[in-house]
Amino acid sequence: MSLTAISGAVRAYWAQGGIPATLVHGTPGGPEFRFTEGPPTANGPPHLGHVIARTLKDVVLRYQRMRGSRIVSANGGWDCHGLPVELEVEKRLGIKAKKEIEAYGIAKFSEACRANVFDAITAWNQTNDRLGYWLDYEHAYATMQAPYIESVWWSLRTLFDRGLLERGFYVLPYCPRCETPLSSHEVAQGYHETTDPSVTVRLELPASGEGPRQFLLVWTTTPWTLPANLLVAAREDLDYVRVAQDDGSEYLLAAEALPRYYPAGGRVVGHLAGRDLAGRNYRPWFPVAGDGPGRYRIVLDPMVDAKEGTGFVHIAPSFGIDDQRIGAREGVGAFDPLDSRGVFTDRVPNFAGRKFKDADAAILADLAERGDLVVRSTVRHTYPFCWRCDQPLIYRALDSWFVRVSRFNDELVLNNATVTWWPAHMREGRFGNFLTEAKDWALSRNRFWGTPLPIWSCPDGHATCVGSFAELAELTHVAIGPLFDPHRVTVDALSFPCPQCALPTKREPYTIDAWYDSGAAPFAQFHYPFEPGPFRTDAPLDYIAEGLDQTRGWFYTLLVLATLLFHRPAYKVCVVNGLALDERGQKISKSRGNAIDPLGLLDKFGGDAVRWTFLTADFTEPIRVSERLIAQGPSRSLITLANVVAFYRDNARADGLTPAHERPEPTSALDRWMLERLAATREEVTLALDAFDLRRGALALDRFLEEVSQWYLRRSRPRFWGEAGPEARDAANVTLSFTLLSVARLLAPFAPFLAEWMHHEVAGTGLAHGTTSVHAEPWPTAAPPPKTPLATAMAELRELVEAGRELRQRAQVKSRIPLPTLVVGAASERLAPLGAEADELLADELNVRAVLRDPAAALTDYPESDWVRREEEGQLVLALARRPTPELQKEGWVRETLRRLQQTRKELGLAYTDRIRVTIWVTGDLNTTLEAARDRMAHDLLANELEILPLDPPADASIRRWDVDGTALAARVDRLTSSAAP
RNA sequence: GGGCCCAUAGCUUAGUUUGGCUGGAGCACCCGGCUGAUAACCGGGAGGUCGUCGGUUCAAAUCCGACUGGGCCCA
Repeated sequence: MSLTAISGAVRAYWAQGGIPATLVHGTPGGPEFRFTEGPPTANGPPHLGHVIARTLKDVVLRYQRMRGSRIVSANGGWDCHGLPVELEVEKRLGIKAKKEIEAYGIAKFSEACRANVFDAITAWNQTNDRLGYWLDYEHAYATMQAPYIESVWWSLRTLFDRGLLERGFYVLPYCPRCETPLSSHEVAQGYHETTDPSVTVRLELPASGEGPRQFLLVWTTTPWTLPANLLVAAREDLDYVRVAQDDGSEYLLAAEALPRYYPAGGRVVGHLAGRDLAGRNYRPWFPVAGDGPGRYRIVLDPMVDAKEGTGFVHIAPSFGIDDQRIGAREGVGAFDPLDSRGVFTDRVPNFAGRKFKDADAAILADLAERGDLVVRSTVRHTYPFCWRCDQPLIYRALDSWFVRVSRFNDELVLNNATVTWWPAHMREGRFGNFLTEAKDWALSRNRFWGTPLPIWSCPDGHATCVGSFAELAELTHVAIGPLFDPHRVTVDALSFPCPQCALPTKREPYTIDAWYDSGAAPFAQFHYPFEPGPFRTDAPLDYIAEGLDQTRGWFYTLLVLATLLFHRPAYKVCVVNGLALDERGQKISKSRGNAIDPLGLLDKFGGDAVRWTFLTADFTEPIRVSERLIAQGPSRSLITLANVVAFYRDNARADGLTPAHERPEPTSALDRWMLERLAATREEVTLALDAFDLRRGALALDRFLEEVSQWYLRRSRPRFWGEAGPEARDAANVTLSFTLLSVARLLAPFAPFLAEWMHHEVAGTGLAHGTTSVHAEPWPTAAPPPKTPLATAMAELRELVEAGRELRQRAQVKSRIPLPTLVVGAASERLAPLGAEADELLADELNVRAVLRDPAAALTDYPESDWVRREEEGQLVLALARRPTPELQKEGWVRETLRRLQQTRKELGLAYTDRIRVTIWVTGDLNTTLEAARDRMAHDLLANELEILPLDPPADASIRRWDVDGTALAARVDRLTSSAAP
């Protein structure tokens, strides 16, 4: 049975019985377990990172369902708005600029966006299905639905009423092609290496009196911002020097920068501090901004340093966060010479019509001509580009609407302190750092497809924030029915008299950052507060899980909205997975061509194998993924388990034995040991899952499966064949069946397909319609058995077996040749809890006729001439008789011969029911020995005819030849009957 | 430039919090075993400068520092 086949059969069983639908929400009336699906944008297929996060979510949800919880909510969710969707649609329509969208028509464009959102939904459904990620997808929320948007409006209105939603003029990353500001999250995706100019230009300080001409040196990598210059910043306590030039003038720069500009030292003619320069005016390069109060002068700011540049910083308040801050502080206003597409307007006559970056060369040429260009070079650095259209971004002061997050830094940090992060360092590390410096949230987007900002303003600047559809209807006197679509196409046309001054209002022409939509999911998916529902303002989510990339995304927006709206944390536990990398540890990206299709992996290996691979890996770190790693990876233990179940089915179920659903009370040490280990594993997995330590749970099961297969089942096989009598067979049956039924439940959250299959296979029902799913079973909670020392004793015994095999190897006696005696020395007492069974296990495993306990054994009692020994600290641990007796040697020969012939059967491709004719050519002692064992050999080999000839074999290619302890052995095997299926 | 994280066998990794006996395991490899799990199963072997250097200590994979390499985030 392959895992792939199992998961296929189980999916069919689930689908046929409608099982996910009946179980997905958990137990009605059970304790609430609060969860929210982080909504993906379904305009592309899911990638591997999604699959990892979905695995982590599903394990916890399945566990909670088995614990009797009610999942609030287990609904799927989709993120429908925002630039990713718009750009996808632009591409599809062959549109390249905002103006073209307007020409195309916002209505038609919006429809196209709406249609595009679920284009990839088939791929998502398939992936969820193959992965076994159960959610209620029928009732998935979608951020573009009218009730959802109304909830978002309610929250915006709440913030607005508290003065937390305000208009502002702030510097934002702006894409000139998309003609909109971007969120910091979007910017983070677009940094890459680029070459930019790196120039130093001079600025003349008008002469005061008779002194030489003086120039400040200023460094920049954005020459196109120089026409927007209004100030130069220096630092109060920084040491500046005056350097004499050959033409008699002086250049001013920071002392620290001197070696970079004057490797030979320069002629320093004086020192001065930044504070000495404060307030001095300079002559701007391009006086295009016009005069304004306080412009073109030197100001002081602590952010200035001379690690790069000259210690004088060119300030263009329209183009930079510090620039804007300093400009506002100094009251010089701002000057933005670009239009919305980033093109210089005719306010800058020399460069009008050029796109911002394209003007660099012309500006530098102009400066060079006047002698103001001191150093011209280039620099390679990382610079932000638009993550969708790959145009360089501008940090640009813009009018926009802000959520005043920065007032809540302390509360954000406080709320975050209550979160259990996985990995734990997220709290103080990446996420915590980010929170302490959380900035105001630029919410507005100059785009089309998003939640419209529900703010209408009048010419006098009075802003009215609308918090519900009913309120909008009341204000506008327009009837709003159930089919109302609250998108731009509809609401842009609505207007009403300003409640304060009665002037006509117009909606602020913005949509909001789509990250706000998803951050609102915990309440907006329930249409809170407009409809009764399970959302509670005082209850954070119990659990969420997403990828590390959500640090600045969903993890952040959830926390911000929960803090600002409800003054509480957003979630109690947050599990974060690392990036998926390719086999060589390279980042996966389309441009590298190393993308891995998750659906392909799931179809090839089955959902369990993929899940198990992620769950047993350290998923908090970047995870390498490839077909090879999954094929060879830890999921092998699941395959082994499937084989154990198949063995049980074929050897116990098929023979009419019935499984034990209650914990049996077997007497044999091996059985009791198995049940003890099962109970311990159940405890460990339960504790791990209660602590959201998914990996520890998976690894505990992994270890346990090894013991079931490699020790318990191996040791129990003869009992299943009835070789130890019916009672022993029954004991093995109840122990193994109870263990496997328990394992099915313990494994259900981790590997839902295999668990389902084995649950039915062991119970004997098969995946028949109408049977109970393992996922409807309660989590095993029986009290642990009394602490007994069986586990340690058995571990000790297994070590002795390994030691014994090593002794055999040293004695050069193969396992199949019986040896007369094994002496157990110092270890005897540690085996005591296992009773006499210990000796049986040792004798059988090591193929010895007798086990002798001799705890007080001295080394001299077992001389090395006759014994191969293992000793520890001068004490005898094990002694194994070196040589077989002649009788045992002969028995070994028979087994040796049998093995060769069985190997031959296998090599000939015979079924194990095929009858054969065997001819053996052998002479001497071996002949006599085999002759004596003829009947047994014929029986074991299923040989109808067995001929042993005391001759040399004829020359015949079909005859096989071996050497058995120095004697030549040859044989031919012929099939007598075909292996007809019974 | 700043922050967070990671580094143990060819690969996946346990052990690191609380320093202590020869650093465990699985896959792959080599040798061997196996007719009722065979696209399996069992045993053994080989394979490790615990990234590098330095420090603390009687003792460091483990604690501290620096560096190198990798990942992510910020500027």
